[in-house]
Amino acid sequence: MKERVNSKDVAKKAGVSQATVSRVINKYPHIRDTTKEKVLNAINELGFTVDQVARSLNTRKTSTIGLLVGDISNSFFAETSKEIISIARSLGYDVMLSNTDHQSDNLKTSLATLIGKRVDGIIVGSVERFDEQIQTLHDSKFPVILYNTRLASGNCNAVVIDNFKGARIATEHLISLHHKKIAYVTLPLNYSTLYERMEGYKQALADSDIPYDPASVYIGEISTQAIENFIDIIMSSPEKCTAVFAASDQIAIKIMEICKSKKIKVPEDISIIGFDNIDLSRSPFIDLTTISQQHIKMSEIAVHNLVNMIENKDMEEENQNASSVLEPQLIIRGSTKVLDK
Amino acid sequence: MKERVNSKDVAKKAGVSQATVSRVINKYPHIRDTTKEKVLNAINELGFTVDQVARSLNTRKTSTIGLLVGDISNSFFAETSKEIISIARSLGYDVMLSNTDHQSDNLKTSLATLIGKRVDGIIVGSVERFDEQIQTLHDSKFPVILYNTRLASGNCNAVVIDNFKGARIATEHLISLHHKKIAYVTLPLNYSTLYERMEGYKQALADSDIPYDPASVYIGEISTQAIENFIDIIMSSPEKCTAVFAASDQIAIKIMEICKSKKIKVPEDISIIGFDNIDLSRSPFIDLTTISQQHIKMSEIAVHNLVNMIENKDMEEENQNASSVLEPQLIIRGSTKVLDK
DNA sequence: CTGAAAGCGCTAACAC
DNA sequence: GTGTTAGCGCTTTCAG
Repeated sequence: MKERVNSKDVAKKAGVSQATVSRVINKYPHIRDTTKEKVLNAINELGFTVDQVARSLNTRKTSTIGLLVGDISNSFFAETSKEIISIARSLGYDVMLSNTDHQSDNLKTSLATLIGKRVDGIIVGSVERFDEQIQTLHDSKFPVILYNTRLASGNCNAVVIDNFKGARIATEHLISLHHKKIAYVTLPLNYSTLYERMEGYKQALADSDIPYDPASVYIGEISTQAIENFIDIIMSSPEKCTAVFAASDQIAIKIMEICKSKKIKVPEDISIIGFDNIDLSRSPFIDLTTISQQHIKMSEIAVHNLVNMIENKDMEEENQNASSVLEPQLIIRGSTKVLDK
Repeated sequence: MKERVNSKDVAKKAGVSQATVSRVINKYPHIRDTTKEKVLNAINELGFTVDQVARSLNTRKTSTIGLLVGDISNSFFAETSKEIISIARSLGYDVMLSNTDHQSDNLKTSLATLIGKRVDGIIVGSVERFDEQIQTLHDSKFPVILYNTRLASGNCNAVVIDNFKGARIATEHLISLHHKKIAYVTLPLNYSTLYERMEGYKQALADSDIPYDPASVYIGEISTQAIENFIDIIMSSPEKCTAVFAASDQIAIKIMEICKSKKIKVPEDISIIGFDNIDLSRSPFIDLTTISQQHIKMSEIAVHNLVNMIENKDMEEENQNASSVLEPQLIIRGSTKVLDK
């Protein structure tokens, strides 16, 4: 069985040295046209393709970046990954994708295998606020960039929106519609994103002199059962909630589903606002008021900055600061309305 | 600046040869415990990790597989990719993901870079029926497996459901509910999947002596405008359609959205059935009757079969037949109902 | 049980 | 312009 053809075979066939073949492949400027042609012909006839593994070994470059997301089946990550892959490709990089299932252990092993495979850089879409592995990686000058979340220390490049502000805007939107009892539903605050949104919610309440009521806040895993219970409570308390702010569109939609099953009308009985502006929230069946993360732009910047870091690795320290903070945007749709008394 | 530490450094530090370090790393059985320990210590102290690129160069194995999908932001691919990545990882493989945007050109270049990077095998989620590139690849004995679609020639391993049967079941379901004018909406039939579904639809009609009416069939790109027009036509013709079979859940949902905007009630005014059973179709806001592709199982089988092909490459030809056909399943939800006359 | 040496397929000085 | 020669960091005979 014939094995793969390599540049040596090409060289022999073309009657030149292996180095010349290499030069042709890499489009070196000064090669006589006739020899270049000989080589190109040999390449075609033999069906030669460069072995990137071998090339990577001495160029110390794989032209591959690692992408770590919490859950690729979550629309937010699916949409951003698509963009990241597409931009990376346009810049000459392939993407190795890992799904961490939001488990710190998986992050660790994924990171290890990506580093082992010598990816040129890594983009991370979900890290817990106090994660040390990413911090260490960044400290070792390895090109990493976070998007969506960031580290509490702030010591790692990240592309995020101003989550604090976004949550404030969301809450203020409800307040401007005369809502006063506003519930908040969030996953645990391990991610900076969620932590900051929580703070923004509190701040907005404080700014309007609305007392913060722990009973109106759910922090935990988002199971149907748990949310049903929570909704029951906030809707039956003496001073019942008239609006809910959900820390993500996914959560908001879950809440809408539960409201539907309980015959609670949105927005008539309760206003709901989400966060992320995933594609689905625009659907007429959902029509969710939300805060846009500008997630497409976010992915775009993340890749560009990462590639920049990779390709200018030797540049000065300060240039390595590739963080950006995008502005959140309120997207008003049909799930929120003025509270009529 | 200190460069990366390699196995030579470890060898020196441990006072052994590089070969021994390699043996330890690869868990060779016969090594004296004391030397093994020395090596392990050196590895830890130096923070050594294997350079997989160098390893791949002489083992001819990258432990990486390529995954090509049409559109990762499409739930079907997002959900299957998640499963594929997870199973691949459990079998020791990383995944390089490419998004083809359903463009044959992108498939071509993606294929080329994946091959160049020496992935051990490739999983393809969307190929056109008559694609030659995949055929060529398969003929060259490179491990490839298709899922979701297959080649018209049938000469490449594929894991699919019986799409013909699925479409027949879907159509028969509507017929069993006394619908007679049943529209069909599909993307162009370049994919085997869509081609076969179309055939199944026709067959079901024929089996019930319902004439096939081209005017009730839309084949083309799914734009809001186009579908709106189509709906207008089928709902206003003298003998108007009372049911629609959509070639995918995504299309079905699009139709539902348009119906909503036109105040056409589902399922009262029109029954709608989809195909795929993506997560969203289960949502109470959608509640779509559909055909399950068993896409999770499909992904699982695809990875297992591919890995099998990779790891038993030298086995007999016949064993390379790793195709499977899964059974479609009708999932009845709220978007279809008996036609009341 | 362990070491020496060759080599995977390519690129990168350094000659000429 | 082009060939020669070393490696990149690892694994793998082949000795001993």
